[in-house]
Amino acid sequence: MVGHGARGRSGGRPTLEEVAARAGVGRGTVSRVINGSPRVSDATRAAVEAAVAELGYVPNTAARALAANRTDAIALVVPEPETRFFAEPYFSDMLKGVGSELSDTEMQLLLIFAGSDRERRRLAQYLAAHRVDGVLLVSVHADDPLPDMLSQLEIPAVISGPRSAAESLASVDSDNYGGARSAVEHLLSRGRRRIAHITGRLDVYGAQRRVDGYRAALRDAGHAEDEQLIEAGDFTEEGGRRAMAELLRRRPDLDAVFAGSDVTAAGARQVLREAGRSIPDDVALVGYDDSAIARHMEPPLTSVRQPIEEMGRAMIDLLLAEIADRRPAASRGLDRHQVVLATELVERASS
Amino acid sequence: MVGHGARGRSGGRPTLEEVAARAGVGRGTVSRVINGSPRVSDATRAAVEAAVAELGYVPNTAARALAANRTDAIALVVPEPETRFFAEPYFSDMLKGVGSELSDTEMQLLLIFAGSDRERRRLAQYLAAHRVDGVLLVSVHADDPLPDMLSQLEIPAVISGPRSAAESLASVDSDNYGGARSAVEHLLSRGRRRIAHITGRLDVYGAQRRVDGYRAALRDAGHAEDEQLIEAGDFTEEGGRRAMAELLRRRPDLDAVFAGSDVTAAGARQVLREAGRSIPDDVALVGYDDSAIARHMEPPLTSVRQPIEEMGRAMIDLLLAEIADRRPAASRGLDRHQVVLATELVERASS
DNA sequence: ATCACTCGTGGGAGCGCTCCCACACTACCT
DNA sequence: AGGTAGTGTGGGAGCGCTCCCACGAGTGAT
Repeated sequence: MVGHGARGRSGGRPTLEEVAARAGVGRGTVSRVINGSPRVSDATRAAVEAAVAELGYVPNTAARALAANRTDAIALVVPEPETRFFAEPYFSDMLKGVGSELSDTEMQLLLIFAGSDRERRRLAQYLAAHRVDGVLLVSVHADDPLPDMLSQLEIPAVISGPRSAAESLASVDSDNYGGARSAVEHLLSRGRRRIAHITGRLDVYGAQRRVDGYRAALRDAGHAEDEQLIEAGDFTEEGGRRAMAELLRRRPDLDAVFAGSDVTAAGARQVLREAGRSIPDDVALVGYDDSAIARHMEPPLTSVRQPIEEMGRAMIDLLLAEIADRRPAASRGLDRHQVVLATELVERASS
Repeated sequence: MVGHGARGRSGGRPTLEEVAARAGVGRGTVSRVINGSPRVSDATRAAVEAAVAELGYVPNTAARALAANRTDAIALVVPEPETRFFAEPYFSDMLKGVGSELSDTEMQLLLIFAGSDRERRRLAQYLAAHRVDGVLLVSVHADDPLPDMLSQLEIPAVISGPRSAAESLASVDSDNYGGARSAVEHLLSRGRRRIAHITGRLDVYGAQRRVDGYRAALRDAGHAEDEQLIEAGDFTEEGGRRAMAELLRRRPDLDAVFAGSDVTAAGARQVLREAGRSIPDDVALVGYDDSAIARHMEPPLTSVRQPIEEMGRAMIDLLLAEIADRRPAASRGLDRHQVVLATELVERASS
């Protein structure tokens, strides 16, 4: 032990080697016990565990990462500024699911915001340095370069909300098509006949699927297609107001509106009120997301709930599987997994 | 290069050694350039930088952590369940300050929730493994064992809101004493004479300091101490209601209330209303925190603003200094830093 | 009794870096 | 001229772990 003055052996953290000496076994054996290998006799295992407890041994993560070429950490990347993250319950629910699914694992979760350009550059560095074993991507826009960067770096990744039907990354999504269908079928069952739809941003795949579901439900019920009842929105309140006004102008006789999001529905509600239409008597209103705003609206808004927490859990499952698969020379197939979870219609007074 | 089959030299990420070969220099020299040491000639530095760029070299964090015995990461530990974290703007503001101050650093920020017992045990493991160079502690209760654990592990830490006047950890706080003073002085200047105080939880040091400030302001204005005007609350709305009712019973002639928090003020307001007192005509009301609730109250609530974002920045400054100090055998003194930031009274219609 | 396994175990080599010592080489003094 | 500081540089040793090869001891078939 020459040089490296202050870093001496004395009071520092115990190493594998020291545990091995204490237990009277070899380094390899201790490593096997620590990592839960079955190839250790019960007696030896007990001796090692005792030594670990006595010495208060805790593995050195850096050394392990270096030797094993893995980090035991995954990142949840949010390509939004912090503010939006905190504002939307979506993220906190997602985080809850992710956290709970991860809690029986040794994996560490990192939360990374990449809203600004600067943050994105940092993130790129971070990923290039392979500081995480895998990445969870939420709320990604269609033209985001992030997913491709991840593919290129061969970092396992799971995306919530595929960018298209041909999403190349593993993905978890809720059943936008089915959710929209159920909303429209609900309105039909309530006797509504002229059901309008304010869409979400149509460059978001999920929003397109909702339009598809809306159309299918009407078609299957024997209604003729009526393009006049569809107006593009963008998930915002302002967009909802604009679209609602336009719909009322075109089809003043409409008796129901299925909005692409709760926020959109809030905008629509405002315009309906100003136009003197009562909800739900004159016009029934259904939203999407079942966010807090739906519960607090006046009247409370019927909405399609997505199982966000469960989606978070599913994302972790997929990601851990991908990481495990990749460890031994991966089977580079395009058989990536796409998980779709069912939605649930939450009926309230607005319909 | 025997064994370690698949891990061969071929297409993997470039190493320091390879950069050195490319640049025609030694390993040590590349390391010096990477770490910004001044002891490198300009010509050599340029050559190394070129090689780094050509090869797309990114340092291996694990190797660096192992060799240098540091992680370049710090943790923001929130001893609360996620839900509260997301509910209170306090945390998101804090996070913003922390993030901005950290962004010119190589340091990585980890967000760790330790609300449940299980999470706390994980955290203990995590800290014992020294997976971070330092810890930021927010919203710690007086009897929390976490701070002491950190001291024992000799992990640099900064706490927001000291646990007592004798806080042993470095800490950042807002000027609770001064904030309370300014609130009371404001009420005095508005001609109020019988100013009551609903305290916060008195096992929180900051709440005690607010009481001290309240007392001092009255004393300095020549008012006699009147214990009947002080009632203990607990930062909650319900506590505010209870305390307000009690105060009204004891001193129906009071003409102002300084509440320990905005939420407490909201509770007090309710009781005042029910008692037929108008705000601010009969009773002026001042809160603390300047949270969203203050802006949205009817009437808008005058409140003491704490510079939370700035506090986050200050915490990082302190922590980075502690980490830097500790690298070379630390000067184990009790000269820890305590930073106190000024508050600001935000005047609104309630006073 | 011999061979062929299997099982549990010890320990060498190596992961990619930082730290530091040693070694030129160049100035600048006496 | 010889000494004395610097300055820039190369590379050995070591961080604590995992991976894997080798080896002894036990077990059962031949």
